[in-house]
Amino acid sequence: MLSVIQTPVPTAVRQPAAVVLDGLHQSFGRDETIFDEGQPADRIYQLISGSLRTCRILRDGRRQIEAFHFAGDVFGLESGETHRVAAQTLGPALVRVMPRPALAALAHERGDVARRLLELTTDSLRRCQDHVLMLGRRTASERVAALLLDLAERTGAQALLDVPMTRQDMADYLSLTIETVSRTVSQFQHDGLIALPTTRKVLLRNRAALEAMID
Amino acid sequence: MLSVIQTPVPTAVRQPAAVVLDGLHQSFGRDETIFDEGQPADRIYQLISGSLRTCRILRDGRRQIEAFHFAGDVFGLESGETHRVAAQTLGPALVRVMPRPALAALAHERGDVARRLLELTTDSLRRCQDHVLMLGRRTASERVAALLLDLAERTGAQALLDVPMTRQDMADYLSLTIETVSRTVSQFQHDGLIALPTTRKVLLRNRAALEAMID
DNA sequence: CGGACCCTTGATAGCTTTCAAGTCAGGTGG
DNA sequence: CCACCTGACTTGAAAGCTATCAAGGGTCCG
Repeated sequence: MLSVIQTPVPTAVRQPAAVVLDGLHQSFGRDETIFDEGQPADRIYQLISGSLRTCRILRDGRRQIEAFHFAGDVFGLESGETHRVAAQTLGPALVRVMPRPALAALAHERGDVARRLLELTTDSLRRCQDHVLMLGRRTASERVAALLLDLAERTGAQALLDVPMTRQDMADYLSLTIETVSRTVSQFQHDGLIALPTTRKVLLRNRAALEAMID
Repeated sequence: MLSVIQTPVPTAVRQPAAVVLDGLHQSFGRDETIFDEGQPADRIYQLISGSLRTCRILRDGRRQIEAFHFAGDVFGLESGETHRVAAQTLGPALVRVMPRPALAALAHERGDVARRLLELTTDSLRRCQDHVLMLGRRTASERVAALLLDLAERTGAQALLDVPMTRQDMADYLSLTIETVSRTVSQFQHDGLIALPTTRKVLLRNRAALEAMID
């Protein structure tokens, strides 16, 4: 069980798996809920393969995606009793599950586990701070560029990028509308920054130009 | 030194102090920098009195304030070697300083210290997530209302609220312009939600209505 | 081949920003 | 004690970026 917080999974391991490998693993289909906002946070998870989103929804239906997660990522860490975000798969996914009390006990007796937990939380915080800066001070184009580059980096992609989420997911992460995301991607294509073999595949044709947009 | 991460300071203790109380304390005037973005993160801090902002600045000058801190708050925690944000006082402030290696050593040998560190980091993460939701999915009015209510809660104020930051600070935290903040506050006053004895004092006249705006 | 879902594109509207003056308050010096 | 000065704040008018409303196009799959 310790492996949940110890071994990062190589990003190459991202084939959807339809079966539960053992008692500690759980498989999900496309667009399935792993846990909901407000639900007791009694487990922590590590994504073995696939990808997912964590999000919050306002009373009136406005949705904000907090983060996307990929193979190897740990998610579901909470300080309180309940989850503050919901977690849903983007496609078929395999997840490793660990009871929270077991982890707490482990952290209590092993310093390295406690440190790793802190490290994971700090990483989340850093990502969240970048998200704030992006939503607060960047234009639509800059946001889309940042997301594409982040995707490339985190999935270890070269020029050809696999986009596991819908335009709506991108919009709800970037705090834009689906139309604005679509228009922006089209504009990038028109400007020769990217090519779109399919809607869910992005070929980075001028990475330097994209990077220049976000710094 | 342990007290840096153990004892929350009562929010009532917020009188500006002009002198250094002992070797572990440091006093600052108005609008002074405690540390800058990119600077080595070799210390952690606790605000004894006063208030401050942490912020990041984009190349072109756009500024995003990540957080405001008040008496009792710990700040300056980083996972990496350098600070990702700058910290500047809003007014005169007294700060308790602790070398980071000392804290790391303490956390290494004492489980309760390690847990407290994790708790502090998780609190920051929670605040950051709320910030994301606010910037991403809330209107100007909702943002200003949220800030006023947050200020009231964190400084333990009743109806009369002390606003320690300028309109520009508010704007850079909420990702609005100074003009929009000013207009929104004026509108609140016009609508009878608040009164403004001075620009830096806000009297909450209809707290329920403000709360209804943010849920 | 039909249907459903996702995506794209166009036209218009709206909220916030930008640009531009003023106004106000606190501090300083005569 | 008051005039002045400077920084902070407010207010108005117009522009701009993104959202909204509306249609149409593509693609996967039964």
